Amino acid sequence: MRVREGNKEKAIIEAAVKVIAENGYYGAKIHKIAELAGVATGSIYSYYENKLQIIFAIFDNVWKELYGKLELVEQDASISPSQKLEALIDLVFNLFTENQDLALVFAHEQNVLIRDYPDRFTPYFEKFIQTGQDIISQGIASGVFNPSVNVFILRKYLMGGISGCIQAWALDPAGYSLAEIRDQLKLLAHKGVNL
Amino acid sequence: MRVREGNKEKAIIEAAVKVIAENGYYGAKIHKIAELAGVATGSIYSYYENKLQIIFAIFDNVWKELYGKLELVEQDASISPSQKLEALIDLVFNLFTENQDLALVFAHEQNVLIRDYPDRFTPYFEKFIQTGQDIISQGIASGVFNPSVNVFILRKYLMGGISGCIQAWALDPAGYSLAEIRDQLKLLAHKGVNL
DNA sequence: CTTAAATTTGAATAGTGGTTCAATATTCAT
DNA sequence: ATGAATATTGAACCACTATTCAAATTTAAG
Repeated sequence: MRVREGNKEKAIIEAAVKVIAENGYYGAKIHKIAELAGVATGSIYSYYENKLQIIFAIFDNVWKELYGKLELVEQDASISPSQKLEALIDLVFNLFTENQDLALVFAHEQNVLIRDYPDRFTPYFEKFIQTGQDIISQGIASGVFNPSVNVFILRKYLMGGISGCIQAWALDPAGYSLAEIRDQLKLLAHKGVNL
Repeated sequence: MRVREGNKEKAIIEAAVKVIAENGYYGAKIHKIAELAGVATGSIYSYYENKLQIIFAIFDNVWKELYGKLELVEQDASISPSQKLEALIDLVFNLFTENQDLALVFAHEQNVLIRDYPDRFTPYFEKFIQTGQDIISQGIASGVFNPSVNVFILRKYLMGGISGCIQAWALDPAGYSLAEIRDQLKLLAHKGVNL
């Protein structure tokens, strides 16, 4: 019997990230993804049920990886809450620095996907966010963070802010250094704009 | 000769906001917008060139209004930079509190539209953002805000954070009070999470 | 009342692109 | 070498929907 040549599943995902980053989900045509992945149009459907499952798979990969890493940080008692918060920011930044197209897909498509398919979106995202919330709660309990901060609102604010910065960077990577954005984010998250 | 009955232009915009909020731009079908606006499908096209112009008109209205109001605040020398920053947050919140559907359209569609049609998006948004940036610069100049804050990054961060919170609220308005979100945002923008 | 100009209608059109599937190709076990 | 099982192909299909336009309607002026 015939055996699958190479890792087409991965090739399709990678091509999809590129094409979706460039054209958005609706602008990303299956035949274009297939072309870039080096497979026939029909082959896509022997690896993924339909177009939607492709982008679900993309986000599943992303948040599975990020959640796994954050989990390790969160459980490490030798790291302070402040450092854990910074580590969270670092994790997201490191991933998206490595893959600019992925950053664009994240910034542009995730919210819409969650709106349209709240129950089918990867559960790892919610887990990641929940772990972030736990980190903030620890910081409040240990007297480092301001107890009047609402952790639920903070998590939306922080994720929104990160997303806004990553998007701006991905659209114009030469505009300003990613290292600076990262430092600024840490500053703003910790101390806000005040002196 | 025949005369136009009622304000169909406005009815179409309002219907479009509702339908797009519920289904997203691509999920919003013209015939559905027409139905809700109480006009025939074809009538849409005697008021707007095509579907895209409808959503452009929505954002043009939004940012024209917000920019006009922020401009007044910015030019008022009797208001401190801190108060101006809070006024900016208030302006955005007031508008979206009044119109939850608009909040959803803003949170879900704006970024994608800017990506796809950067040159055709309403110029009032950029003006609004620029004015916000000016307010921060004033705060730094007058020694209230931290001079190591990069205003360009801050504006992306703040808008992203606002967007993230508004979206969360619009998706589940009963979840938590808008007044609390607003206060939290001011706290986080000013002082961050630290005590 | 009649006519002309403009608006409104909604069925028909046309283009698009996700998905299917019959044909072909490849691999492995015997 | 042969055949069975599986993978791959890509042209054709078909559902969907933005847009068009000829006909119907409405209003105002003469």
